[in-house]
Amino acid sequence: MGIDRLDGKLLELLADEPRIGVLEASRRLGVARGTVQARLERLQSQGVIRGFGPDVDPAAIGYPVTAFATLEIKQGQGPDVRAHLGSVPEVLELHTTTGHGDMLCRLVARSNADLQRVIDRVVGFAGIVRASTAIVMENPVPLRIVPLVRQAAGSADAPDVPGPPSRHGTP
Amino acid sequence: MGIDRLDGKLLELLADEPRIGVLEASRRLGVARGTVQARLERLQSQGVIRGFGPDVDPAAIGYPVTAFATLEIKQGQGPDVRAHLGSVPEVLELHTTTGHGDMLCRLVARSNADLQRVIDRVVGFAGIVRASTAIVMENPVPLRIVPLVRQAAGSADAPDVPGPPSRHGTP
DNA sequence: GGTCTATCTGTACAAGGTGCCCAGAAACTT
DNA sequence: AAGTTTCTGGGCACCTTGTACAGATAGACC
Repeated sequence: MGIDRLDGKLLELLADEPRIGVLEASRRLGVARGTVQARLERLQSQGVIRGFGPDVDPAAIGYPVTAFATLEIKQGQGPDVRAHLGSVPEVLELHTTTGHGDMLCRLVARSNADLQRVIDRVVGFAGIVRASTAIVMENPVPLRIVPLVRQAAGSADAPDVPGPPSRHGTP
Repeated sequence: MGIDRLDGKLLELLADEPRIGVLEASRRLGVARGTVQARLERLQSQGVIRGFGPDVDPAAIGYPVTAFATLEIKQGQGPDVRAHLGSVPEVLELHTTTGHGDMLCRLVARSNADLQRVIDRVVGFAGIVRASTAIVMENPVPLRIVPLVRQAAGSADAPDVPGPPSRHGTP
């Protein structure tokens, strides 16, 4: 388990230019195409890369308002609340947590006024005792993974890039 | 602005099977290849599709613990705090918000013990007055966009799919 | 030191996809 | 009714992918 430096560079490269193919990636990394192909397959089968889904901006499809809601729920209502929230399209993500609340969810809405409607729909459910909402104003650090990948690849089992560009079948 | 039904279906298709190409997508959607190509370009230039970055699972690279931290910061320290948090790889995302706290960030760590180290690093900064952390236990609804896309495409300006499979150059 | 195993390299080939172009038809707007 | 936008279907040159193989290399083991 874990990723080495080549894996890290490959992930960085894909994060920077997701549309490049295996061949182009191998050229950039200075390794053989087969190597990149094998690494990619391994990363996907290990679950490191979950997929290459399109990164859709909610703001661009009419939902410019984002908010986080902390929910407190009635004992034993967990499963019901989850199902309820799962059925609301504006709930982009839901976590159960320790701490003051019991759940934390990310919401989007068409406007501040519309956010009221979304919140009403979210909390308008028997199992939910209380909710407190924080509206997002700015997003100084958008969801990112590269710095973490770099840290993960640079430490631990990172036996360095496979082969320091040595040449093989050379006379 | 906005997306129509074909855009919606295209986004759904890409979310389901991100590795399919333009040609295959056009076959699935029953439209011409050029149409899919044009739609994709438009969606990207409009910012609806930000990219196709690899979806990396932090847990799979050694960071199985996720937490959300609400931060309260000293007046006027905003920019400094942002820069500080931006330099911490374990900070995956940062928002400034209304409400009780001033900022909300998503953290990951190698373990619960390691989370303490991360939090110390995050809050060990002059501008931060107080922090409260919620550790994520479960993630019943992982970050998703399809339901929202479906809603956005199904309403408003959705003049229906371009052409009800009519045939053209047919005798 | 010698051997084994896992991995990488370089190469080849067939199959198929991509980017780009075009003229004509269809649908929506004015 | 005319004009504009968009979709269709076709073609072409070029490139990438998937797959396979033998030989080279590095690290682990005996």
